[in-house]
Amino acid sequence: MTAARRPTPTVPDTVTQAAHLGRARTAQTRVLLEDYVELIADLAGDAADAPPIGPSTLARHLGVSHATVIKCIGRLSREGLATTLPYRGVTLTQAGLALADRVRRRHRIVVALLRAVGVPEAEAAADAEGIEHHVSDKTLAAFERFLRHTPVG
Amino acid sequence: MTAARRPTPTVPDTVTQAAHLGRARTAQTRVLLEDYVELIADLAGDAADAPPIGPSTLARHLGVSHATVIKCIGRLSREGLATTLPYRGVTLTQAGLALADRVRRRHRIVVALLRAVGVPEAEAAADAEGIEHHVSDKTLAAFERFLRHTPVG
DNA sequence: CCGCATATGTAGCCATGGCTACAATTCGGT
DNA sequence: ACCGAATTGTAGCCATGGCTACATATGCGG
Repeated sequence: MTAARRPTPTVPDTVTQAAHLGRARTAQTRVLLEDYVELIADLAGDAADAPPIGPSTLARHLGVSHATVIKCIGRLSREGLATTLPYRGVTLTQAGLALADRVRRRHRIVVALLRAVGVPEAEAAADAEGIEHHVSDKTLAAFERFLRHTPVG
Repeated sequence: MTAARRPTPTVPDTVTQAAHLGRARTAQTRVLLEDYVELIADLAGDAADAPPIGPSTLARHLGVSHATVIKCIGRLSREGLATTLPYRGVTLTQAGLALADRVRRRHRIVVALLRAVGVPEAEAAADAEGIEHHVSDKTLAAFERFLRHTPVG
């Protein structure tokens, strides 16, 4: 039953495939959070002062309305990644900063890898925004290994 | 105002960044369609006969409930990618087949690239499922170029 | 110190993609 | 020919992330 037919090309076994697609789908729920902490960290700068960032600023950079941003900030703070006070912007928590560091590092590596295999700068920057969220730790490690052994290409 | 502060690291100009993130977000609406046509094409095989695939089969491979699949099939057919008759499964249209071909080709290339830069097989298979949807044509072309010049690594 | 522009927050709508529970249809086996 | 299991379809719920429209707070310039 399970493989009565062996279709044509690579149809992985059902369970594995379901797991992969499920993972990719689930990852989706984290994408938004990652984009936000990454952006907030970038905008706030690395200084210890880390000024709070307002919704309208985020909205401009994200290309969505400020109302949407405010809703999502709610989720950020529910998840313990940021703190916010009415009319006082948003600041990353320790957890948020930690996530931001991981995300920004991964982002840098993804862009570097794309560049290293010959992707033009503009496409590397654009595609990395989407790709980065789906790069697992092991894959990231492989990227780093590759980059170490491949001088700036 | 626009850049009064020059934060710390690479904050691209607002408009560009908004465009990139917006593109990644918009791409999301196509991810599901791509996954479906890819899976349907894989299951149906390349033969000209192309048997219709039932919702429960898709559901098993996707790891979601059959009810969810049925809803999404509605969208597939609204978008002209597949046709379906009650209790008779789903078949890709010409447009659906064309999309499936593009998607499957891109999938193969992404997996090959991951393998070529040293990503282990299991991670390549898993991560490709998420990454592939964010690889633009130009990036894909770069991947192919790289693979041509990099014998099976 | 007041008013107005700007930023922020709230309310309420929509589509999507999940789900469960229940109804209806097919179809193989007796 | 029919009965029951498995598949398919429907209804209705939820959370999310978009949006617009409207309400409220901040804070600067006069």
